[in-house]
Amino acid sequence: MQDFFEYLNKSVDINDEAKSFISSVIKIRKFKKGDVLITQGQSEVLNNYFVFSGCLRSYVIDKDGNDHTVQFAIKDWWISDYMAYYGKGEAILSVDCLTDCIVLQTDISSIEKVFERFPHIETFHRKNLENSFVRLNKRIVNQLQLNARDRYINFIADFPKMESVAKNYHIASYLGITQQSLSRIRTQK
Amino acid sequence: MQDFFEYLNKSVDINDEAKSFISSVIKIRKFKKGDVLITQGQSEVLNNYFVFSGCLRSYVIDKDGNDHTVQFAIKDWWISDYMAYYGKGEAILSVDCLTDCIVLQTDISSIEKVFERFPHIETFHRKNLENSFVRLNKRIVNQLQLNARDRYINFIADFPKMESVAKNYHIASYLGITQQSLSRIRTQK
DNA sequence: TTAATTTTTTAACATATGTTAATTTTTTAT
DNA sequence: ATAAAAAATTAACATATGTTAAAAAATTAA
Repeated sequence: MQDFFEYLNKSVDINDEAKSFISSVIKIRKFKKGDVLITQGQSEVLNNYFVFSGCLRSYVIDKDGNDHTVQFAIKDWWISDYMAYYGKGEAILSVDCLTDCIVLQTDISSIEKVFERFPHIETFHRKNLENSFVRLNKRIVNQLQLNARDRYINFIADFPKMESVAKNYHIASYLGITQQSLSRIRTQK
Repeated sequence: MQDFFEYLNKSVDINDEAKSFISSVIKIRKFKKGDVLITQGQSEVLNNYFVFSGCLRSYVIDKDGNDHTVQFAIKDWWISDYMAYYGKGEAILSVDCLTDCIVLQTDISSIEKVFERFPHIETFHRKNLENSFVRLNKRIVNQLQLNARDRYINFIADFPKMESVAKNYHIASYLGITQQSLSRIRTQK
């Protein structure tokens, strides 16, 4: 929990009142490798997760049964199915643990209350969202203009820690290629 | 200008004070078809544009000289190079007009002041950003799990107005395929 | 340490999409 | 209305990536 306030304090002032209110609405949860936090098709997604330790990923399973990784998350990253979380529909993605994990769980209605009571925390969140938006724009630009090899090289540069924790088939599914294609790329590199 | 306050008023209360402050920091601009608002490589991007009429697009030109459309914008949409605008770097994208356009131009420092003085407008913006974030997530999921034909079918369903205003080669470049591939898809459909 | 399981690599072949270039159609300008 | 320019289509061929299946390598469990 203290870790979380340190993370917040890097960018925003959190007084004792805020700290105690936030503490009352968040929850620390431990999961085992393979545990599922969100399941594609569930009726709603109310939680957003902040990672203390371990690695998670969100993914969609298509009509042929192939899965496609939308996001990885490690320490200090947030993860959820944001299409369902912000968009209020049923879960399009699943989220599960690639390793044992400790996460902080928030729920959307409490977070909205935090924003009402502490506008500077809403500002902090808004700026995080802007950064996330930038990252997604960059991913789309990469996907549009780069071939698989260059996307892989970029991925390794952007997320150097992921190579050791995610399997190659997870990385391939994030890059939009098969594990065999990634293997081909890796051996030639 | 009145159009803009009507757009805002749909979701947020704008009193006279806010109205006059906002009026003082925004600017209405008219452009001709082909005019360029942002040029890839320019040192910074300070403006975000709200479309009153016409159609614009943002795109990146890759090392082979092929362009890739990142976004289209028509009436009531915003457009900019958000990687440079929020991320503070040089422009990665260009933005130009596909038709004659009337747009409202905002600049980032003034908008930040609007948010400071009128927190409920920041909330409005934050929710818009969440919606934009959802849209980009959906686009990434589409790109990962659908082939070109299905992406095209989706595009037509999502943006029915675009088919009449954008050229096929623009749509193809948004979908991540060549104009010839799109032509193949269209004739078979 | 060995066996079982999981992950990665390899290879032959298949397919979707890209490339080049010509042709046809549509739009715009004279 | 005609010519010129721009956009869309078509076709032959090329290539990146997918598919299937097997083998090799790495990891985990007994």
